[in-house]
Amino acid sequence: MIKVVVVEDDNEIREGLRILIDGTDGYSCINTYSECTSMLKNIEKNNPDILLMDIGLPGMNGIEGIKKVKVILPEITILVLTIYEENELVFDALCAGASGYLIKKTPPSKLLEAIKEASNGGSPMSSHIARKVIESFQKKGKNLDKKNEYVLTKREKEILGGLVEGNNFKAIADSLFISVETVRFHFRNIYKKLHVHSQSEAVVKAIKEGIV
Amino acid sequence: MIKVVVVEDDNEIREGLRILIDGTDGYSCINTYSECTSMLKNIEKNNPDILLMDIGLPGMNGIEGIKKVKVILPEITILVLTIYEENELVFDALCAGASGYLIKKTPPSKLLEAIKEASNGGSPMSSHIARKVIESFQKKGKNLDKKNEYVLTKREKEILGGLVEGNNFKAIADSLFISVETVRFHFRNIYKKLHVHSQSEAVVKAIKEGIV
DNA sequence: TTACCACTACCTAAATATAGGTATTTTAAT
DNA sequence: ATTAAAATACCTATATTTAGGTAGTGGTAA
Repeated sequence: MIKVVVVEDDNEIREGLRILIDGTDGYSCINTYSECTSMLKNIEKNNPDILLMDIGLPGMNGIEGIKKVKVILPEITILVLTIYEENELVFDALCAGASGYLIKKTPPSKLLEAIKEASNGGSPMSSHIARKVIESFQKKGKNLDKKNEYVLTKREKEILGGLVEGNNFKAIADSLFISVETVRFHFRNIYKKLHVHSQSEAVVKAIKEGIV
Repeated sequence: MIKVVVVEDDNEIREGLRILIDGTDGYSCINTYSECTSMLKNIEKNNPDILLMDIGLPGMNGIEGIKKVKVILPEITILVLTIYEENELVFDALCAGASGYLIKKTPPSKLLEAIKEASNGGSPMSSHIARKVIESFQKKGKNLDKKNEYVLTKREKEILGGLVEGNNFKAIADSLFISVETVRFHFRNIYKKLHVHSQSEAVVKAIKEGIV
């Protein structure tokens, strides 16, 4: 028995899904919600195998909802419900923790099949989304998607890079053939721009935000 | 017209593919090879849209072949040919630069469809492989595979974790309800174990080696 | 029970980083 | 050609980190 919870704001679609799921052997629709907040309150109690989740929700959007559900139930399998498959949001949803997605206009039999696939450890998705995921995956660690809001100058990036490589101020100065005082000056500006106050914080930010 | 090149050591399968592709309107099989080396010599001249590539090849294996082809023609779309879809190698192939894969026993019509999908920017693959790709993608940067050779104690990991979160010694001490002196003592031991001599180095190592 | 390890803590001393002000030169853009 | 931004550099002062020695306590394994 695959236990499902649905979050979908359109009453017709939501009820349709509930009837489809509950009316099929081997599937059970534990509960349905029209928005995220009440779902988040009950999700632990409901404890479904699969969470079907619309992206375009009023109030908290689906992406945020996915992240929060994952905090409560890290092992849950989330499938995104979407109208158009070529949606950038679908990709964001996968980043946020979804395992696949369903097109709303999918015929019921295929829909149930996709839920079963997901519950067996699969990730139903179109080949176009799969390609985007793969590309992002192949570039992993390069953070090409995240725009650098930190506008460090070329020199500042070099200097920060030196720190990430394990050098102290003197070593950075020597490697760039400048005075330690200059390095210190640059770090003052780097710290201001990154809103940090120590080497450690700067290094963490540099690595996690992909600045270097 | 979709131009295809095939690399497959089994004569029967290779010829079958050639006949199928050449015998279908809109598809053209530029050339076929039974191993990688000769394909690599000619791939630039052949310049296909799609490269169908077996993984289990004699001599240079498919993964290596994919990497080398990508160096020569970075924009080429590579589809992996495999017998069993639940193969770890398929996943490696995707990492190496393949965009999708085909099961050898797939019926001809589906096979041609998959090639067209790939040539249109899609990534044909089973939902099980898609899941693995997604999971790896979601974990990017976490280096869960790399085993910790650094034998920090539980407390030392906590303390190092505090540093990675941007705290200084005093803040770490306060959050763990211990003296700053104790924190300093732990850091001395942590630095010794990690063979580093500063916060920055420790943070870099902690993040890159996945210690925290 | 002895020996070892992890964790706690204090001491001293030296090295390094943080924070501020200021000024000159170089580079890039209007 | 003028301006603005970036890079260079020195100053003072304070805060923090690094490095060493030493020692008591609690738990655990030989």
